[in-house]
Amino acid sequence: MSDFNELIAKVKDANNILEFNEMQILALKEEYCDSNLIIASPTSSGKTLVAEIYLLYTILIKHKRAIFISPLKALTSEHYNSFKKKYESFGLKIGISTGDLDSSSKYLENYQIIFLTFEKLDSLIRHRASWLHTLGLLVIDEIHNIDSDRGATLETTVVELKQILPSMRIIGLSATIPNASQLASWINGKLIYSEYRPVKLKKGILFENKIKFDDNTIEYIQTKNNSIEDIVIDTLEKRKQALVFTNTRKNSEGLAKKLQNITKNYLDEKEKKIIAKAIDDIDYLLTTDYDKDVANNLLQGASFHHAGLRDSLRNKTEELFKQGALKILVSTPTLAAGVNLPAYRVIIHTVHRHTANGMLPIPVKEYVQMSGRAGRQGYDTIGESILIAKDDLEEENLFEKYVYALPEDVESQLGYVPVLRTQLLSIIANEIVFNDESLEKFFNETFYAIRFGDINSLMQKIETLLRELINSGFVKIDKGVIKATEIGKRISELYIDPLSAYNIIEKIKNQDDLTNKEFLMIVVNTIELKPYFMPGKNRVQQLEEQLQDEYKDLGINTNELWDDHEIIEKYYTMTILNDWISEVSEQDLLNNYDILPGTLHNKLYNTSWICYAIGEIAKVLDKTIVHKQAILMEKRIKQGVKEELLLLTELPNIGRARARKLYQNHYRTVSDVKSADPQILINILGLKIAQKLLEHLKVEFDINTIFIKQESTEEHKILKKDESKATKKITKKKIKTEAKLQKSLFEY
DNA sequence: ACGGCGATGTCCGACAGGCAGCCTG
DNA sequence: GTCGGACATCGCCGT
Repeated sequence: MSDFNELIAKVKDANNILEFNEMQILALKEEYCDSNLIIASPTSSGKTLVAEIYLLYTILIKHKRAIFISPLKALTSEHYNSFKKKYESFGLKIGISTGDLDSSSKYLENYQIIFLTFEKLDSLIRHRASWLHTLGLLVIDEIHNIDSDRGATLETTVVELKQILPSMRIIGLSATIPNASQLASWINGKLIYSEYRPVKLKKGILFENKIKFDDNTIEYIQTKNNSIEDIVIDTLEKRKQALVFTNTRKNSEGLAKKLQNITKNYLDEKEKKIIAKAIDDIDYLLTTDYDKDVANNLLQGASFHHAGLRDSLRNKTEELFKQGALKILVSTPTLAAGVNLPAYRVIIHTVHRHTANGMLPIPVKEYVQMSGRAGRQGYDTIGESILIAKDDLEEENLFEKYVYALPEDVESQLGYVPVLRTQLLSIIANEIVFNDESLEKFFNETFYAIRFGDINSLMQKIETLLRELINSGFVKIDKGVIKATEIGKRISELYIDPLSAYNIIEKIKNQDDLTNKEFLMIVVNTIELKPYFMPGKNRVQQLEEQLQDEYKDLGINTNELWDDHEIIEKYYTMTILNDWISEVSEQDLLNNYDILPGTLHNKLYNTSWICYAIGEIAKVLDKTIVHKQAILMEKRIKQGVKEELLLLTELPNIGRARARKLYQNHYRTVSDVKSADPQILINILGLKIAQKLLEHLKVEFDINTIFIKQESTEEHKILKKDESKATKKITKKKIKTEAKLQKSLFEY
């Protein structure tokens, strides 16, 4: 038996399968072991398994390193976990690195296979990770993402890697797109195309009481209310779940609430318990009214999903839907491209979405993407994707425009200037490109070149951008050689847009010291902080007046004040960030600015990253004070605290709220806390947290001597089960500690 | 006849999502 | 394209 066949046998075993499906048979051939491939087939057709086999082949048989990249952090870790679970017994060293998940970057070289996001791979190349040179295979998950606003990043990353490592294999996994063959010719690979689905997908349109499907079958449903409610009742009567796609957050919330009148009658006791337990598990994280509202929605069996939810609730929602306890999930497009969360029925509530050009019909590929979520493998033999029509004209129209329509060709987005600018600096800093000839050579290798035939208009853009980079001081031409300057190299590593970097430098180069608001205005004045928080229209005038009074103190000059059409949004966003580090409560922030927890925390995440970048730029410019300020600001943004609490928030489980409590009780440093009376710490923080904290600080204490303050009364409870024994011990202590206790109670 | 308050009508505004640094368990 | 909040108007009721 050949190595390849032996491997296949092992993999089948690890996956607990006997035979491959028709797509996998097509894609898995020994002769493909050295070629590049594009595998275009529907979601859940088992592409991942094919990729896994070639990954294992590379590692175990070719003894080379392999990388798997995907567009989302969540997808990356999903693939990582599943791979690890299945093949850890093969004796592999498996690593992952995404923006906030890291197997420890320095040691990535110790891994044989590494799971990354697109951008993380790009970033590693920018940092010239030396282990990249032993790379044998790159698997690109969802390669059709080349046609997205992040597509230019992927496109240049691939070309760059191809130039550094001409012998590296590439396998791209794609949706079934019409021009998959162009992707294949781009990577010099073979195209494996298959429409195979393990669960059959029926695409249909609901009008009145009929669902007409693309396979010419018709399904009748009971009509009582409006279409969406009828179809939901029908789904629940069949003991199935539905995933409903809407076009706005508000709509998803409104619809979920409406559908709860139905779902709550279909929840059995067991399901109610599962949901209640799940919520209880994360109860301590549900700090705002909005969180509590989300939790209440979950309890009704129908809920909503969008990026305004905090991570913990998003994850719980997904989990409950997977478990089947949550019957109906109404989602914005998050779930169309995100983790795989299948349901028997996918209901697409509307095909219109608001864009910069007004309300427009969504592209067919998005319809395909959403439809692909229909049908749960292992539970259903078919899945249904359903559009809703108001009249027969619309019905006809939807059939033509969506059900029977081919998705659009995948297009190159390399011409998208902000990303092109960033990537151009990167390839110059990496010395991949150093003169006109190498520039042309590089861009002739792109997917853009295949799509457009020539790169003339692209090269014109590049010329302009190159001049821009030179004027900004990030690139210089030295004896005919294009080179990145020191600062240019650092900007490339920091992974920020050169334009943002330029704005930052302009602001700090003549400044030795910044106020908090000045600093935050610089943060906000970057592309990475977009989209800004938008003030309501009724608020704009007041903000304009405020800004008039304050702009000089914010480091804004009069030109910016008058010419920057986004100045109000920037100012507004800065104000929110400033409130956050001034310890305005999360609830107040959400209320005052009409924002949602998830939105706030995403913005804070970006903010802290940019703070770091500003600090690093300041370092290169020898702006020592600004550098220090940046470090402080980054910490304050992460914690949401005033500077005085930063010593305390170093402690585990001590965030903004607990740190403030400790501070009010005159504990201001770690050593203050360490030398504190355990009893008082418990009074301030509660038993669990205090216990963990004391353990962390390695403070010994006798639990028998501890009183626990009861919620509503002034009574004290003995922790120890064995009361009689404990009571005796405590009576004496009680008198001693009473005084302290009174004092500390008084103080918080 | 007047004023207060809730019900109904009208107008206008707002509208998806998500990656990247570094560090340290 | 459509939902919903803000505001205006209308109508009922009590005084």
